[in-house]
Amino acid sequence: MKSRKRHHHHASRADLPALTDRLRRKSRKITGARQAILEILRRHPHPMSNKEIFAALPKGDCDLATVYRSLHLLENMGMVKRFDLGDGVARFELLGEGDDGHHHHLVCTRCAAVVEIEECFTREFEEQIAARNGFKAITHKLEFFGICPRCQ
Amino acid sequence: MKSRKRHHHHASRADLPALTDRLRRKSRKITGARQAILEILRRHPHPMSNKEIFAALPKGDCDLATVYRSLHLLENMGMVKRFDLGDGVARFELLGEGDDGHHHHLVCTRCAAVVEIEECFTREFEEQIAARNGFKAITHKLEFFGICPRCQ
DNA sequence: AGCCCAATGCAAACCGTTTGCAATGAGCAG
DNA sequence: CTGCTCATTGCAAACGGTTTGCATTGGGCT
Repeated sequence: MKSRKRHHHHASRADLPALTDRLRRKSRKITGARQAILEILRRHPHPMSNKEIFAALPKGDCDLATVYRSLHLLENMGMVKRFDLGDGVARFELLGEGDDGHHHHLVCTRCAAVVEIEECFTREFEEQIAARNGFKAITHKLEFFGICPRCQ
Repeated sequence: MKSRKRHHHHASRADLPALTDRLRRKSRKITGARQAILEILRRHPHPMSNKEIFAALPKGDCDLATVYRSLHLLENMGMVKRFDLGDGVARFELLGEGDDGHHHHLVCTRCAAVVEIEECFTREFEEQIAARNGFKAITHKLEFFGICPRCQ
């Protein structure tokens, strides 16, 4: 069901033209703002908030509202995945084509450093839980928190 | 380390005097608002938002801001546990004394029905992950989502 | 009974996010 | 290449959950 990509799941490797092409194929306009946002996500191995993306943008390249709208678009297109790291802030990672992006994070509660966790232990338990409670289409969100080596 | 209470971990059984006594022991004032809030949580087996608690309050019993402040207090005292069920809304459950309240939920993405999941599969993986990344004091948040029998 | 400070009500502030509206510009036809 | 059109954008206002400043109230002590 899931074609697990080799370890580095983030689509950092895909170049910008390949990314904009995915926009084109769904007949979305290739605007400066979208290219800039994709380029930033491409270079960032970690989940980024709207504000962070906005701040990383070539100064004044677009409005914060546009960042929000662009990420909604990219999320709906399956080009980015939204993560919730426990504070009330949405964060996003770029996804490779066909990658469902399912993985987890280990977040330092002091400095907010993030480590990606590749394995997902929970798959098999989903089925148990689904069966036992009669639920369908089960997914889960799992994030780890702790204190990183540098902050100890 | 964790004295796992028998299955029904929520402190629904403790009566109100027992709860207010925990306030007294930490020399917090036993006010009408706090009693009312505790009574509501006591009767509710599921995580409740501030608004829900406020709405369940004997009409006009206290201000919404007081509900927020009370839940902060109760959380800091370890009397309630905060859950994040994926929408941006904090929800709370009453905790028994000495109970760390660690468990998870299965949430219907259509009707928001919540089932409590007793088991925690993830404990052992925490140590692996901690060791492998040099993190200390690891915890995790895990919630399941799906479509409940009635909504299918 | 009276005092004092914790707790409360109220309204305003906050923060992340969304939205209405008019102006802009990407991609298409001609 | 030029012009047209609708998706996209900027801007500012609205929104929902949560927090906070400040004057008032009222628990729990003496």
